[in-house]
Amino acid sequence: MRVLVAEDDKGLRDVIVLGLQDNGYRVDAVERGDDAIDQLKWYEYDVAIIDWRMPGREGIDVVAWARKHDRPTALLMLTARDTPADRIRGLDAGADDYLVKPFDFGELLARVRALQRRPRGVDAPVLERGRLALDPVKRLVVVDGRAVGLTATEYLILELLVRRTPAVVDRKAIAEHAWADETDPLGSNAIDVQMSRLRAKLPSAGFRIVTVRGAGYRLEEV
Amino acid sequence: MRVLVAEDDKGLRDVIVLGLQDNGYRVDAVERGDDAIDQLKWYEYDVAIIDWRMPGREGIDVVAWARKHDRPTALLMLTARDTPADRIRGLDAGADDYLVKPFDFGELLARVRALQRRPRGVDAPVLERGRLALDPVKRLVVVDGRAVGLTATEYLILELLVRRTPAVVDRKAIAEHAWADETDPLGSNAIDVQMSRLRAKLPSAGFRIVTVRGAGYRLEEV
DNA sequence: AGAGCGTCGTCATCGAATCGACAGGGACGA
DNA sequence: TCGTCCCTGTCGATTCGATGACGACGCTCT
Repeated sequence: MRVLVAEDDKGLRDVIVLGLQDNGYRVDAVERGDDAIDQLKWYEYDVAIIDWRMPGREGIDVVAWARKHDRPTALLMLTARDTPADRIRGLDAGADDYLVKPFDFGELLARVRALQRRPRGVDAPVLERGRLALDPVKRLVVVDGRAVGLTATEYLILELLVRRTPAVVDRKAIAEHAWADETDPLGSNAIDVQMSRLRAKLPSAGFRIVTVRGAGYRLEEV
Repeated sequence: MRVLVAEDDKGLRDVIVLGLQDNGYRVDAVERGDDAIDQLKWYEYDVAIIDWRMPGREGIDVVAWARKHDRPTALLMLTARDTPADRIRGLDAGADDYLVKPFDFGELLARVRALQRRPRGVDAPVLERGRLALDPVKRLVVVDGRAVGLTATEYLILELLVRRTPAVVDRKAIAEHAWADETDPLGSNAIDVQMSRLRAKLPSAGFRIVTVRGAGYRLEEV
């Protein structure tokens, strides 16, 4: 199973490469976007892990190139920043999934496995935590088989929390993720209110939204 | 039951072949359009699954060839892009049904079953949801045995919703599917109006068109 | 060609869902 | 114990979607 890693931060790149190799993957790594395109041009990878910001070519250019040329590789983007606009651009360009930094390596492994298991683009990755299942493509949240009606904002926040579990997500990250106008809700209690509403709608979903005072929020399995 | 798979993307081809074999089909696979024609020339398949874009010959050429030579094989096209023009070209060439990538494998299975169930040329409705039957080839909608008169635009939108059930279909997808000029109706409320008309024409068809505020629309069985 | 019909986009209006502001109270840490 | 941070109920503004009316356009039939 061949994986291409395109990431310019040497530390992170090494972690990913070594971790994947430990798990039996055959891994190539590049640190520039144009090098990534070259590799994709000449070799068939099953999965490519592509950083958003890179010298040479942006990650999104790499994704767009791969899609345009109909490469058979599943594309997983790594994004450091995370605004709705960015996310939409990434998925529109043809990424199959994305991970927001910082991420848990186990999570990366799980998504790589999910990507290699399915034909490109065919089945959306479903996020699961506890008794909750969250389908980003169907935009559907299900607890114990029953759909839960979330508003757009609630959904975005929950998705972020689930994707980052078990890390603490700070208010700034939440604001950037769920609001296009990145900083507006920081001065207000809009985030608090949304959290309250989320907790009310997901009373016993197999996890809790835990407040980490002064730092942010975190999802915790019960 | 013999099936021919013509698909150049190795990953997708393998998934389809293995999946069909798991379900008891005898499967042959090729990766080029001209090879597909050769196979169809010498063997009788019940169903052929044919990718639109392939090296050698385009999928549409394969379909046209099979029709011209009166092969007894039901033809299912796989199309990546999805504009009204493409779709019409495919069906005009003689495909019996089509699937838009990305698709769910269960959906593929269902359509293969539907195709093998009917003798070629005798058109049976292929899409069914609740008490609604929808025939993509004849562009006909039937509820409880009674035909419902839908306009072209209404039909296209309903078809998309049915095919994607139970996923949420966003306005952009609807616009691209039902309007050749992909972005025009996004700034207007044309989509809302069409939805309203659809709902009015299909009052108790065994499903509801559910609005997912801020995300799109979704078909829900009653 | 012209009448008649059907289709579809636009507009205006209405209703409802959503979301942030606010405020009072509670929890936590120093 | 005090100050700060957080929780949550209520309320109103705003946005978003639904729907009826209208008119432009294209087709068909005569």
